[in-house]
Amino acid sequence: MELSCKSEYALLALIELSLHYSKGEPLRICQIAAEQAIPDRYLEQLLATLRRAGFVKSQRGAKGGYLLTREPWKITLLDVVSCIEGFEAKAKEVKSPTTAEGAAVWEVWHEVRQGAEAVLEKYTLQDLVDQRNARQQVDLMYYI
Amino acid sequence: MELSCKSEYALLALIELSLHYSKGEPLRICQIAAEQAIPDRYLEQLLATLRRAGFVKSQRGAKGGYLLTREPWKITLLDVVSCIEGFEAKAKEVKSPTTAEGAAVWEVWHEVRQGAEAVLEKYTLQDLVDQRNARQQVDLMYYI
DNA sequence: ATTATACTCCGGTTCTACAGTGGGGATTAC
DNA sequence: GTAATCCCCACTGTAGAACCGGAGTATAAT
Repeated sequence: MELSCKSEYALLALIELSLHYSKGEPLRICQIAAEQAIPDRYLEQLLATLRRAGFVKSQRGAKGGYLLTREPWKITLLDVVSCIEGFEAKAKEVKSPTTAEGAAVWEVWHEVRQGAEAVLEKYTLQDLVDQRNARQQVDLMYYI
Repeated sequence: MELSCKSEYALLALIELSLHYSKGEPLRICQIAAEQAIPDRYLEQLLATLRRAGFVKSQRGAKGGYLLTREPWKITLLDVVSCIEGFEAKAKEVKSPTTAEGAAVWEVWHEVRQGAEAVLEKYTLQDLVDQRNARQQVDLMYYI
């Protein structure tokens, strides 16, 4: 379970799309990239992955861009992260330990992974949006 | 928090040392490497790191090898992993999020990390040794 | 139909870290 | 002294992350 910059970019983009979800209008890559300070050509690759996985759909041509295919509260962070970090995560898990010591270590590794997945599964995109709004509320209070 | 092959090798080596801890005799790199199927020249580097961090001490010359400096139940897996995965983990954490969305993601990342650390802190080398022994017991029962 | 927009696919580059290898030197037991 | 063993430095190979560019193509606005 990697928590790389890649996953973070993907999540930020999806949060941005969640914020515009109710409008129903597509959001351009360059808009998302500018808002979240992500290199746009890199974000393009990530959105392509997310599109192939069915999280977003694209609308080509003028006034085009990306849209969420599901409601923000129906996409968990685990969905996104495991999509971005690749399906070969399974292959890594299959490597069977050769020694009794290896098996003991493997069990702990597995527990750590399960814990991480449990946390990521607990939150949806909507939760992050709400958290963001709450944070901005706090910032506003400080401003006053 | 990486759970790479590197950390696994280091843990396996320390478990091996824990098994011989009561004997008080040093264990050679090549013995550990052979037992756990680890490339010996690579293990040497990891043990050097563990030595500099104070988990093991070395005895040079003929009949030399490595010894644990503390009792196996006084070393948690978190101690080992955070030593091996490097101190620059802190540097990665310091990267402050620039947007409200980034802060929301960062909080989740932090929670995942805390969860992983909690699991790793829960177990000591002795726990893994006990787990190994229990597993071998089961294997023995199947054998009979 | 034209045109601008913007996605799609192809490739390449740079950088970093991991994983593993090798040589020469230092230290200690015997 | 000799053999055994650790110590240090440097090196290669591979993989992945992050990023950049360009040519092509689909779509919608006009």
